Amino acid sequence: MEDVARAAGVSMVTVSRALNTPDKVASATLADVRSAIERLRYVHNLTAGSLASRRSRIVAAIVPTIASSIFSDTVDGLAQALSPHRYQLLLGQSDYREDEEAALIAAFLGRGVDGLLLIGVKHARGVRATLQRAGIPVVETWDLTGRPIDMLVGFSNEEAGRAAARHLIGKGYGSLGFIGGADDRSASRLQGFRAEARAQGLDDIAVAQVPAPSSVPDGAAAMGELLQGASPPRAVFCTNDMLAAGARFHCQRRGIDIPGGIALMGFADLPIAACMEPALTSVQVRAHAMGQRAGELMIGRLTGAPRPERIIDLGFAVIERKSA
Amino acid sequence: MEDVARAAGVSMVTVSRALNTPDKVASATLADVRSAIERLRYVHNLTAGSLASRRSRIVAAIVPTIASSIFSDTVDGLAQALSPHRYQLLLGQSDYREDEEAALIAAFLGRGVDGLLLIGVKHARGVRATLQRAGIPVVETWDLTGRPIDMLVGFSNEEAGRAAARHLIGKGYGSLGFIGGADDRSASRLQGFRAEARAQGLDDIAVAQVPAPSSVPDGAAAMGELLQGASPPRAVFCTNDMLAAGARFHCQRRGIDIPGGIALMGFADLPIAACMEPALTSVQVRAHAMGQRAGELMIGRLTGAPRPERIIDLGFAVIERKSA
DNA sequence: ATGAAAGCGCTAACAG
DNA sequence: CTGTTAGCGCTTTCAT
Repeated sequence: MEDVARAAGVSMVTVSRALNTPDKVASATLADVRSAIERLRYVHNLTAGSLASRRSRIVAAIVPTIASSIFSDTVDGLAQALSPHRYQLLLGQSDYREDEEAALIAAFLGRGVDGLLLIGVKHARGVRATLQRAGIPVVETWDLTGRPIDMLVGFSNEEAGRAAARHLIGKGYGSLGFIGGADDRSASRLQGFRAEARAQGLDDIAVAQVPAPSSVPDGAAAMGELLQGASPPRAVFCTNDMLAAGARFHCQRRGIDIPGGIALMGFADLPIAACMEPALTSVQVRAHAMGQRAGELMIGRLTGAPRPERIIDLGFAVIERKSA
Repeated sequence: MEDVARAAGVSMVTVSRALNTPDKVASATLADVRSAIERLRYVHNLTAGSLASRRSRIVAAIVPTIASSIFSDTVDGLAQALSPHRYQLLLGQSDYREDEEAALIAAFLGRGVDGLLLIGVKHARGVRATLQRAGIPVVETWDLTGRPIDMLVGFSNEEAGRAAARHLIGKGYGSLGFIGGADDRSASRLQGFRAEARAQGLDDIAVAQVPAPSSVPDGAAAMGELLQGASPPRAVFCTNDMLAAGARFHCQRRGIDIPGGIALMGFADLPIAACMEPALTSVQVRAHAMGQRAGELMIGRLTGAPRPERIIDLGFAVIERKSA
């Protein structure tokens, strides 16, 4: 930077300003500096900048799994909200483990990340205090709680489960099944699903567990399991659309009509849902918007915007199609 | 860190060593330092460390799209290879645009990333020189070239396209269609597909373009397009399995049997392929392994391992199933 | 609009 | 195995 300053006939501070706050530099000076930068192929060292300014311009996101399409939409939304503000994205994968998440949080705080997006509202003990002490904007997503660490953009998984049960029962299906993972949010959906079924007089829910992260073949296997049970359910709620696709293929192989033989309902409303044959009834959640709003909340906080909301419930919607 | 040092009765360097190279510290000292760290809730500032050591312990990956399952497996593999070495992952999205990719590269270099993973081998002009000047390990993936920027872990898209055509023609399908995106690698597959078809006397390939990033519904729409053509193809190669799933659903809606009416072939061999009904013939590529090997190459270079290979061709395999 | 001085918090190199 | 010294490259005040 000193070389650039010399070449442009200004001081280092001016070069710094040309880089960070160009509007505070006279346009002639700015042009000189830029040409010097280009000529010398100067690379602005953001690490040194971060150290001096105590702002890293990095936001971190920790997801249970990178490879699942479920969360990548949220990360995508976050990246989109961030990039116009020249923030970059540090990504971590917790493998659905709270201790891994906590370790990543510690590492990211050491990096001085300016903000953090988390999936879910359940974390290792100590995490809440650590993050509050850190004082950076934290946004939890993909679930709801009255007591977020800091901010939250999500929806109620339990209510979504209830709504699914309500829909299926409303359609007249008299016995219900559930295919879902072991993670926290799936568990909440199951809880709501079960509660609503019970409230409407259906006590026995057939449940097939799948591993997390889950995939299409897991859905097929789980459906096979449910069909082998003593009394196969008349309608099955899958905790994500990929599982539902697997279940659907399994039924097709077994010659079971959907929804005639078994009704099927998915979750997340991925692009495949509307496209399946028969089209899949699903619970739409706003994965991309969650990331985007989370990013906006962080930016708002970082730029000192006045009192942003703390909790945003983006809700969900049952999208009825042919399959249930 | 000074506080920690004082509390532990040692100097700052020793604290630094306890953090970075614990085996070079006496175990009693180590215990003292660790307890002081815990007691004071000290957070190790990695930004300052990066500045002083000129190693960021950050590796960056730039993908065309975060939300697509195609590349997230590769990113996953990379993250897995990196995490035991305490490297973190900075992720950027180029939106399939070379200029965006170049901008991200510049920003990441400013961050002092220790390594870089790129998708594809075609980049904006200047990128090659910039990266070579930077001197960090760079791994290109998902394609092949004799002249990588630095290192490469991939496979030949053109040969994969050829192999797909060879398979379909070998199965006796006398007219071919192609559903694929506009990105560089899809274009290579189309080129190979077309070249092989031509070599075997099939001149007219029906091509339906889909946008990038593509999704299941795009596959359905593209299949609709092909079916409306003057002479619909007897077999269709889709440049990824999600497109093939969409195409398959479209056929189902139209009452077209697969492979009886139209044969279908996918690409990538995602979990859905084996699970579809009928099971989808696909070209298997090693998405996860590409990321993992890329990470290993970088780590190898960064730890001064002796002469790692520069080009790794992971190949591909036609997986024959029912659909073609 | 521009500059001078004073660090940001840590680690490399060397010495012991 | 541990400590001393000297920066890493930038941005913040506070002046002018």
